[in-house]
Amino acid sequence: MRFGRRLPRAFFERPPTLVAPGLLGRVLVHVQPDGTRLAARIVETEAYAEGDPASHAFRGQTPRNAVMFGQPGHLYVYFTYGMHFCMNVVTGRDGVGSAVLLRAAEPIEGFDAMAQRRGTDDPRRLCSGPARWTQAFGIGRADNGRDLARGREVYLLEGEPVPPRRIERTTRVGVTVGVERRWRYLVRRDAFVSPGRPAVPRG
DNA sequence: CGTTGGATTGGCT
DNA sequence: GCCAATCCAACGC
Repeated sequence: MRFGRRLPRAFFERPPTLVAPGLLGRVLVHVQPDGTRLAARIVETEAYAEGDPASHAFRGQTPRNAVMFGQPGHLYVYFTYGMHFCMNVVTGRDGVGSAVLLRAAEPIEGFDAMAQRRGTDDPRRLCSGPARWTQAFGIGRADNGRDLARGREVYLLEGEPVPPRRIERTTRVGVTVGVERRWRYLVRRDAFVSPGRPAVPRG
C-alpha cells in the first residue's frame, strides 16, 4: 500500500491544537535496525500547548524536555512510571515548548514484530495506548530528538486525513491539571482508540 | 541530598 | 475498581 508523501516541516510548525487533529489518519513509520518496517495509522492524539499546566514544558526548559523547545517535526520521547516510554511530535516555532502526544494507532505493517514485542496477537492491544505503541514500535531513549521530516528511521506519511465531523474531542487522559481543556482528539467509533479514560473536569 | 509523583499498564479483588 | 511495578527528573531544603 501507498500512503503518500512525507508530512513537511510546515505541517508541524503550528499550534498543537491544530496539529493534533491534523495527525489523525496519518501513518507513522519506523524502520528498525534490522530493516523491518513498521507502520500504523494514527487514531488518537493529545495536544500539550504553551502555557498549559499539564505540559512537561510548563515550568520552562530542562534537560528532559529540551526537544520540545526545538525545531518542530522532531520526536520527543520520555520515560515515565519507571517502565514506560511515550512519544510526542514537537509542534510550533523553534523556541516554543509544545507537542502532540501520540496515543493510539491501527497496526498496518510489521504486525509480527509488534506482536512479539507486546506479547499478544490481539491487534487492539498492539498500539492502543501511548506506552503500548512505543513498545510495539521499539521506540525508546535513542529515538528522542529524531527528525520526522528528514530522518530515515522514523517518519510520518500523509495517509488519509480524517474529516472534522469524524473527529471526537474529549479531555485528556491521566492528567491532574489542565483537566478542563478538551485537547484529546480521536477518530469517532474507531476500534483502535486506547481504553484510557478522559479526565473529569471538576466543577 | 531526600522526597515526590508521574501524559501507564496489567493483574487481581 | 484498586494497586503495585520500578525509575528518575524536578524540586525543595
